Amino acid sequence: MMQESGPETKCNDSAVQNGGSTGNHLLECSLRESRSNGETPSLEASAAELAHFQQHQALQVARQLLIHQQQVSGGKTQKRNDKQPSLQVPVSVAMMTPQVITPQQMQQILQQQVLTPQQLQVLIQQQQALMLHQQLQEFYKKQQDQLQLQLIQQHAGKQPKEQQQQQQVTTQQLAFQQQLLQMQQLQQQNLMTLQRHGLLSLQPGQPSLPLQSLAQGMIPAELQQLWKEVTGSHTVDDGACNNHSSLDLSTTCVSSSAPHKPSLLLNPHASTNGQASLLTPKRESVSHEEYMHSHSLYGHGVCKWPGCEAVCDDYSSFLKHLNNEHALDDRSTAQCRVQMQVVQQLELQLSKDKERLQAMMSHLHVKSTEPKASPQPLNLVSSATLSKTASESSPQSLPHTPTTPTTPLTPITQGPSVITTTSIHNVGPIRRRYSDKYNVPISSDIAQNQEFYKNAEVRPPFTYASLIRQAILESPEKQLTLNEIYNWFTRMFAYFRRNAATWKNAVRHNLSLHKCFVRVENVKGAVWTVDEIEFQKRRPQKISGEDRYCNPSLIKNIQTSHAYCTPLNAALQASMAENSIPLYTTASMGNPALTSLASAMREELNGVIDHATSNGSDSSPGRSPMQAMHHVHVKEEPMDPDDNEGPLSLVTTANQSPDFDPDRDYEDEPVNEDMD
DNA sequence: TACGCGATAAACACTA
DNA sequence: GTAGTGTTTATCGCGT
Repeated sequence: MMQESGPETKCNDSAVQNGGSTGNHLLECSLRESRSNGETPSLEASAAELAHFQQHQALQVARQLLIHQQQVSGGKTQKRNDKQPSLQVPVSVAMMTPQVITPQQMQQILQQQVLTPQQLQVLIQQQQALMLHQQLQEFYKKQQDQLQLQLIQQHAGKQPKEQQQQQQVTTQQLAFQQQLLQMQQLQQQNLMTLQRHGLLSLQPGQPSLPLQSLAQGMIPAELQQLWKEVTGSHTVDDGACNNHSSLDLSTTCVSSSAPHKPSLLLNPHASTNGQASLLTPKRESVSHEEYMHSHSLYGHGVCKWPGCEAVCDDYSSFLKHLNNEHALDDRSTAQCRVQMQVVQQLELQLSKDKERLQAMMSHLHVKSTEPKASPQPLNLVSSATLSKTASESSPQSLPHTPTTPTTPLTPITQGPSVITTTSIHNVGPIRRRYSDKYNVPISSDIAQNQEFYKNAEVRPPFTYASLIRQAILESPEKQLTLNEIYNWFTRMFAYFRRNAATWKNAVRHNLSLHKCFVRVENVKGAVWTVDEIEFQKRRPQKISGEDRYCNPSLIKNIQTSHAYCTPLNAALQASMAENSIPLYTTASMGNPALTSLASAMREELNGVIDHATSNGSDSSPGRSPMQAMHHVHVKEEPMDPDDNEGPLSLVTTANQSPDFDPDRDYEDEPVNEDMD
């Protein structure tokens, strides 16, 4: 990749001639400009000035990084197609500034966007440290020269002013030592800063780092390895000099044969983006096993590269596999980008769900304090109330996005116009129950929440039998053909616009199984009617089984039903499984950050539950708050014919179909399991 | 633990 | 032969 010469690349030195990067060049120029301006570190240079200079350099580096990032994102990607060996750094440049990460590499890293800001910060800090070391080296050299000169003068003059000169020398030496001490303090501060960020660790027995160690804090070989790790291209070589396929930072081979082994180690636990370690495992101080255990791409003998899952018996074979299969090429780069997209999606989803949860909690807090006679609060998170309440109670507005469909308005367990905390389970996947006592039968619910069911891929909380019956009863002649029943399902429920084979089979199965459905032959063909007597005769259930829908089977239900059968979904599911997140909505699944909020919400509800149970309900002490709530509300609610129905489970997804066309036949449409 | 229920899957037969 | 329809069986998870 050719570096476009920025306005700051005024110095016409070899760095430019050799394609040296702008940032690197900038550093060089800055140093040289400083020197030419008399700011060269000298005996007179104070530690504060050096620190200031260091900060200035760091700022310039950061600024340069930003400029590069903007340029990269500004559509200059065609430059990447240049024939120049993009990752090759000229030898001269590498030799000139062997310890400083080249801007080309930095730009590559930025373009790949695979480094977290923390890592970038560390890189910048390392740049600072290295620059400081350069300054110190010059400073030290000058000191030596001057001392030597003074010694020569002493020996040459040697006479009457001997004592005076000796005194001067002593004074200067003292000043020099003080300067050195200050320099070392500065360096230690710098190192401590790095340590604070958890990205540097010192070997035991080395409380302080010699300058030489700092100088090698980021040797080219390490940078090369860093690059390889960042790009997924590893080298297993011990010589480390034979592989220049990806990034050649230096012609010097310092990895294993360097006389001064760096005593700096990158903390393997400092990884924030899955990169287990920024440094190569071949460092003798990092054991092979330790690195293997911390490698994010290797676990349980399987390569965890997205879409790979190749079995690697041991770590060396894994490395070999990694080098062979996931070297730096277009495919790996593309996969890396895909992974970045996945992460971005997850982050986006997380932020959305955080907002949603905030709004929900704010809303519930408001609603739960409202008088029970409130005529409105039928909905828990209906769009109108939600947006209003959210805007009032939360600084974050909650736009009505497709991922936040309207929620059923129907009251669940209590009276139709009273919302209580027992109905909070509406938020989750708990089955809602319908009571004729409150004149809210299935038909009423469907009518009230028609838009919700049409747009949100929420599995209706009714059994297939109830839905079929409802479809038939809604028809003018109280009879429907099978196909008309299908159409009613897809028309009324977004949920039934996918997995047609499954639910259609279930519909047919129910029609045949239940005696309440009577097949009637007519001139058109067969139509299905409902035998209400038979329907009412169906055995009522004492408990309609909410709890069963608050269990892992529901997770399976959700996982198989909603639309995120994608890497994102997989990531969500994996995250959910790993974190054992209680299920509230699929959209919020797997967000560890939400667990605390959810937990808080549960705790808040728990108090209400306790109060409710103390009023006669016998909730089991071992139950979770949610279960207890269900239990309470079952106790409070009489049975009704509709209640006999087992739920289909309530599933909310972040995916819905707002563009649903009622006239369109969704039957047997291929289920789009992939999400762009 | 047995049972019933609902959901799901699958096999099979029949018909247009 | 294919697709749609209808029936039946089996299995699973859950609650009682």
